[in-house]
Amino acid sequence: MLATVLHSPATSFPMPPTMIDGGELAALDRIGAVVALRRDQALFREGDAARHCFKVLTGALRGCRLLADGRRHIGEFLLPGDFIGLELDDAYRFTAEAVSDATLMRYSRPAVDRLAQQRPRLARCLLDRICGDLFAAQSQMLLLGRKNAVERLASFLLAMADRSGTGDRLSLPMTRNDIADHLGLTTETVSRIFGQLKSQGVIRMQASSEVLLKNRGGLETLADAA
Amino acid sequence: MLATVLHSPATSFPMPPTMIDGGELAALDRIGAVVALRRDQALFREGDAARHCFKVLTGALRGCRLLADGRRHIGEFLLPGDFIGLELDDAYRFTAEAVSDATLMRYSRPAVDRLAQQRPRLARCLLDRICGDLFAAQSQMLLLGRKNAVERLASFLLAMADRSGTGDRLSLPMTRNDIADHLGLTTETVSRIFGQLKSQGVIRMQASSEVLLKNRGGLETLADAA
DNA sequence: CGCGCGCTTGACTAACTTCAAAGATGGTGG
DNA sequence: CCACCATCTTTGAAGTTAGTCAAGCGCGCG
Repeated sequence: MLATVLHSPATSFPMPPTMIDGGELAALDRIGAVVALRRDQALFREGDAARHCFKVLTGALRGCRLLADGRRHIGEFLLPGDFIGLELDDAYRFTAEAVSDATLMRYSRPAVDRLAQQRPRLARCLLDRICGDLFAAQSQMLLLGRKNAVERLASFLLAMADRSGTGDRLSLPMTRNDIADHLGLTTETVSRIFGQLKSQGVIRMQASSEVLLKNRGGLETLADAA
Repeated sequence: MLATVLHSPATSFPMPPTMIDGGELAALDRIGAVVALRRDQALFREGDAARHCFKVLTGALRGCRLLADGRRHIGEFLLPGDFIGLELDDAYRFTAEAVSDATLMRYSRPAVDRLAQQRPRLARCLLDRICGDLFAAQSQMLLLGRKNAVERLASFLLAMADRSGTGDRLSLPMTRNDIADHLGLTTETVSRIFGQLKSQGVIRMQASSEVLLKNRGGLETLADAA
């Protein structure tokens, strides 16, 4: 899919996605259908034939992979505006499940291919999304390979705050266990580090899913600013 | 850039095992120049302006990122046939250094863009490489987030064997420390697990860089077959 | 031959996990 | 509207894996 995706404008440096998203991605919506999921429902499972890709409209999903004995890793959380499955092979390579009730736009892959062929700027836009996913994965590898528990949670909170675009106020629709499976920790450790950050005064929480960043600079230091 | 630019050859070097591109990539070589690196020399550093992308011809490189206090993570080892920097932003997002003496083909990005526009099948081929990198990164996240030391090393050895395409015989040009930084472990732990695998009889070693897989099925079980 | 670097091995430590249980939270039905 | 129950979160204590520190080994190269 996206066979023409490398057809880029003469200036090859990609622009920030937000600058060109609006018009180009709107064209996609005309070939999409809306899908609704309830909490914990699977959108697709690893290994399923990959006939569609998706864009999150509301809610949140998790992309997970399992080991044979049931250990789970969540590669990414998918929030409104995120695409799922652009990089498709012929099969989905992870399982996507709803973290909360969610709605998505569903696109057939051949239709996206055709549209991308007609619109090089759209193709470029989608390629940028894939490259963004790759960059995020590289950063997550650094986190998982070399950061301690405090650094992991601090990095996670900062990344979530940046993505939700609601300043220093941020809601976490996923459970502590989901967060643990994303950060390579356990529920208990995640909970303890939340407590630690609270008592240090860098965050405050109304509920277990509502976080306020009281000291972003402090968090950035804890995250190691890498 | 520290690398030496050599003459541009008419044809390609010893090709990698994966010739599945059906000659599309050969077209690239006509717009490339050969670059040679010596062991530990940097091809580029994180943050450098990204004017080129590369293909490894001989030798091996590591793609690394650092934390502020010097902790290092190697996101990937780059072997003959691998591309580096296709997913370019305007700056390199990791540092690439030679693990051993190496030669690469260097391509200017605008030239690659132009060629990809003329050749959709080449564009597709390059996109597939990027998607392959993304899949590898997702697998590595699972490894770093949820596998123990034995599973990590077993997975690594199997992946390296698959990539080098030399059956069960495999050479590791990188140091134990490089392997540790790739697997989120320490030199000592990597060394201990090598010893363990040797005494279990699943591998044999002539030298510390020459590994023979004596029992691939056993290794796959140890790696968790995920 | 000897030096330097990388690899190995051992003893001890620290960070995180595991196991266990108590404390919130929120959704449901009476 | 409240009570109940399942689920999620928090907290505590003990256990385990891998890390740290330290020393010795071995190979390759000048």
